[in-house]
Amino acid sequence: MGNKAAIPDIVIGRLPIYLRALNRMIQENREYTSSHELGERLGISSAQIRKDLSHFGEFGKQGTGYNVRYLYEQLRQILKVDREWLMAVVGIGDLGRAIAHYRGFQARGFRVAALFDADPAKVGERIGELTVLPMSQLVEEITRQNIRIAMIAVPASEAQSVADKLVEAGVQALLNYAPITITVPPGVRVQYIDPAAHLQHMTYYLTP
Amino acid sequence: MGNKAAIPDIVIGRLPIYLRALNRMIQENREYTSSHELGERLGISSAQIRKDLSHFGEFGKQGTGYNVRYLYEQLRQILKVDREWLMAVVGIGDLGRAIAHYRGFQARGFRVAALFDADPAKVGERIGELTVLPMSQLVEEITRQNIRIAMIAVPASEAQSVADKLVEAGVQALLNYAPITITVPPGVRVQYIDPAAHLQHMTYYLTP
DNA sequence: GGAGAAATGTGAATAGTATAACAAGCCTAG
DNA sequence: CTAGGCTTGTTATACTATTCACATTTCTCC
Repeated sequence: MGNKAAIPDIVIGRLPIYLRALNRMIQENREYTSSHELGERLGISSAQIRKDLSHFGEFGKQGTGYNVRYLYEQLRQILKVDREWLMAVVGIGDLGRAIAHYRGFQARGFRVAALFDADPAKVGERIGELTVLPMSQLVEEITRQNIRIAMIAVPASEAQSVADKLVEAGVQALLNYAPITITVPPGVRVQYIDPAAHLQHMTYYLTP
Repeated sequence: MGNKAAIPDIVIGRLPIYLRALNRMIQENREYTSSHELGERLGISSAQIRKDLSHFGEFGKQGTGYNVRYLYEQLRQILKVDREWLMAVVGIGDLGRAIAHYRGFQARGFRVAALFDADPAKVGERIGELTVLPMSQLVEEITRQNIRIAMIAVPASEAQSVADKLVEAGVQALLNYAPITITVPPGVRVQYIDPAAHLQHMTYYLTP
């Protein structure tokens, strides 16, 4: 219980899904829920939900289930999103712009705090509260704001060198939208978003 | 070998990653590669790559490795992306627009062929070659073009009803960008893209 | 106040995945 | 032609994850 090193990464990966569902239940003014109901909504077995949660403590009550608000707050603490993380976005194309405009980060613990692009034509452009900065200011600005998370939205050919620069600046978590696997030093985490890969995963199952 | 029902879904999920890497190697004019080299690039053990591929046949040669172009074509066939799939996008906000503009789908087997939005102010807008259509035309247009894949880029509150409508129209694969788990009938596949969930997965490991 | 229904947390059992290790095949170099 | 070095496909092993099943607790209702 609470021994962090022992908790499987796959379990951590499900917590945000639980958080999402709990957030929804709060909006619906549901006060209590059960592992069964949660599982039903998420397509996950109730046993798995109970076991996942049991890694972190005892959050429920027999016969009653889980207090939605309480479990929500506990999971926010566990995932460390009971605070606001600043993020940088590198690459201000259509995708980078969509990310910069996205209103959904705030409620989930994140805020876009810096924008970078290599194209001089984009540097200086204002997006919301922010101004697009040149790559030459990346290390300085990320250090200044103590930004530890970055999103990479540049072409695949640029992704590795951008990642290197971000790591040099002290970024410890990368969300990579470029369709390429990047290499980072130990201690830096990477997650990938590749829509085409998801689509290809599904076409396998489609009948021709 | 080739007994489709027996191949684990997790293996299918890795094939697009292999495809991505092979595509890159083709661009680099590499003629041969090995499971070791591929694994190195992808952070996957060579044994796993060999085992994954062995589900589908024997694509390599001992002592030599894999012919990059050949393996690439084989995987494209297996994933059924050796053709072009038409896709619909529902929800033409910043994200939907970015998806509609994205140039990367074409090379990986997909083309955006229809755009829909519930907002009358957006209906009629032209994006590239396409015109945004009203939701009332969704079923008709998807049927007409025989579209079988859709991307959902609407707010979470609308995602389930949009999914229902898409399924009614005959769509069999959904890529859901809304941060909510949706329910679909058996035979319909769903994949999720939730950047905030990925970020929350990583913040767990960041030191406060 | 007690019976019955509902739900948790968890150890045991099952199922699924990944790694290790090696025989067999292929290529190169001399 | 042969020795030596690589690399595959695969079997055996180890590891990880999920589900089952139940003792225990809580709540509701009469």
